[in-house]
Amino acid sequence: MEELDLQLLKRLSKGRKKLTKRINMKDIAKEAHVSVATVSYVINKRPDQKIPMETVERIETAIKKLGYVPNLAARSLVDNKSKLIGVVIPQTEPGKQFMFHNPFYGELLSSIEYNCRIEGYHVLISGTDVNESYLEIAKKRSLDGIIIVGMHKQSYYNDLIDCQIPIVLIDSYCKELPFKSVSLRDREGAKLATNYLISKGHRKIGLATGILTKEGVTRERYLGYIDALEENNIEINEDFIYEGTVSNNYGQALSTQIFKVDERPTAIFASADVIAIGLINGFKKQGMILPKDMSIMGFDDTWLAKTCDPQLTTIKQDVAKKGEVALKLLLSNEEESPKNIVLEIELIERESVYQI
Amino acid sequence: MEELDLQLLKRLSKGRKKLTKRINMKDIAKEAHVSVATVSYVINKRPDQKIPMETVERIETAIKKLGYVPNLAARSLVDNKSKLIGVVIPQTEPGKQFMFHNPFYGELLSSIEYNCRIEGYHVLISGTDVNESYLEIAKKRSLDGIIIVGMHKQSYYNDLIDCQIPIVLIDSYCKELPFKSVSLRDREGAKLATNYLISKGHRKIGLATGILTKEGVTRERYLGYIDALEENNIEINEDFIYEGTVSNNYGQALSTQIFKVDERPTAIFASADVIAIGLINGFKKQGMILPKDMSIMGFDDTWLAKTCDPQLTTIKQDVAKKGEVALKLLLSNEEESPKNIVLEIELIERESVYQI
DNA sequence: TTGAAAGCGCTAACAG
DNA sequence: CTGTTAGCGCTTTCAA
Repeated sequence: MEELDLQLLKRLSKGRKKLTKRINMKDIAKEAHVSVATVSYVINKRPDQKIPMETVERIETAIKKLGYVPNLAARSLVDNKSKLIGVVIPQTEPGKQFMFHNPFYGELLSSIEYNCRIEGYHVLISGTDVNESYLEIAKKRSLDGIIIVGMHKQSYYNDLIDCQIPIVLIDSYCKELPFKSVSLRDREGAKLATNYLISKGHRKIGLATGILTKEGVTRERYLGYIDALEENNIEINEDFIYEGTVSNNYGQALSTQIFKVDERPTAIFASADVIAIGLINGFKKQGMILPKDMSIMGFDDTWLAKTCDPQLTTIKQDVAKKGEVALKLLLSNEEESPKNIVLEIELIERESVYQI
Repeated sequence: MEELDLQLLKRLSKGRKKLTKRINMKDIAKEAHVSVATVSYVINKRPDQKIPMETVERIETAIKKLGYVPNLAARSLVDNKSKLIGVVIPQTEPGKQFMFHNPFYGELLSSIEYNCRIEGYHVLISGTDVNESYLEIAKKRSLDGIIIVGMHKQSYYNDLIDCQIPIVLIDSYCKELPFKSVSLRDREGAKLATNYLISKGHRKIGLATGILTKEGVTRERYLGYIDALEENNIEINEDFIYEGTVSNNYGQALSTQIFKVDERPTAIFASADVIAIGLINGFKKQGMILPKDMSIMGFDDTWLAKTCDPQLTTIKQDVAKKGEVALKLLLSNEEESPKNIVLEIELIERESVYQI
């Protein structure tokens, strides 16, 4: 009693806002006439503690009655876990906004969040700040795991390398990095696409791609494109390789640029649907008839692919699965799980490729 | 010393994983030969505590040397703040994935995250689980604020109503709810769009919209559409009001449906760009020539609007600003800030409307 | 100017 | 089966 009064007094003296006191385990314990330990046991459903039904019910009633919700910060302080998964999404530039122009990221994030929720985790999304390493965020928040999407500067990973937090990379091909990863048969996908164009009679095949960073997906797709050409003894024409940003804008801009030159490809494989869409609309704006005047292929099979006319023939990846697998990998035991998982791709035939 | 040994022993006995001990304030204090209180003062740059430069430097050196990062969970336990903002994004259905098919949400989320980061907050995104009220998440995580995007079931808000956490609603018109909100001149925007179509000679104007929930944006836009027709003495034709989902798919499906009937509008105002895009591509697939055979307008001016052919004439909203303002409102003092902020819209004229 | 110590809410070892 | 209690890392009085 003595103690209670003291506490109450303190709260009151702290100002009005503290009046709505947070219900804690102690309150539940008092209400249910048990100790905090017992409450804790019940809440965490510890199988090793044999608590009689009667007590459990009393406690559960008290919890419901008082509207008690455990404080994760306190729990985190004890076991150093947070039930928080950090997700890093590429940005237009460090310190700026996300690259959500590509629907791929939204879908992926959605899948990660969904699967986290099922597993009882929450998702912390944060872009990369200019003056803060992600390690700092990870430590501050005691993140239980990190999923990093896309490629980042080498320095970005450095800090993270010998921190104890499980990390899974999505769409990164940096073999040196000691992280688990989830990726795609990107190279095969690109090869598949290019071969498809070749099978349709095309010989002058362009590649429209994002910046070819050393270990990114774009490079893999580039390599697949090269593979296909080489295997078919088609000479690689550097002029047909267009490197820009992964955006609709770039596709549009590129189309006008290509339209101007005399010697142009008859087909273009874009390493992302967004680029492909830009290309299609751009070419049409120049008055070209698609796919007759220009065949286009994409990669990803986001919902955009069905959005254009002609509908896009593209390489499909299972984005939802990518997120799901990444989380599984993240939460699985070091030992038992493979280091890298590579997902399959599939060619989706629609209308954007013309048979020569 | 005694104490130290004891601690160390404990750590060791707890197994290998604890070997990489977390550096805490105590360690810094020891390293810098000061007390933990002093370290705390320095870290928090408390102006009321006069700490000599020399001490400050010693502490800062120690922090750098040991790579110390404060533990937010511990801090949170003390002051009951988390530096965490919860963001609720609409889902396809409760317990499922986000509605990221509409680029609007991605852009909005991106803006919120960006502004949070600038203000020193992190973003917790979570969908609405079926068996958990958001209040539970909010309490568990001691969220400092919540931004709720879109409309949700009334019951969803109920729990939240008398919790102390600041809440800002984006795109909700529920006046009864005691929350601050950020919205748009949606009704005026829709009216503007419809009037524009009228000014181009259209009289048979359709409306393609998402479900008309009682207090959602879609309803406002519907009302604006009605306003314009009424003011121009154009009879409202219920057959021209198409209610479906806010998606490209719905637009496509709708187009074939409209194509089949004899009596059809000459122009359609879609209450979201995504729908409009679906419509455009759908109609073209039927062989219609746009905009001659059918004029289309959208709403939002997402990047999709420039993606189609003809490019979409639409109502533009400033999504980045919406996120920014929502956060400002959330973090501002109860008293000093207005309850609702309504942002302006603007008509962007492109190519999708035909002058009759 | 600095330090000791209480306490935030929870877990778990240990004692009963 | 249940209770006592020592921390987890930090902030903040209060005292020196």
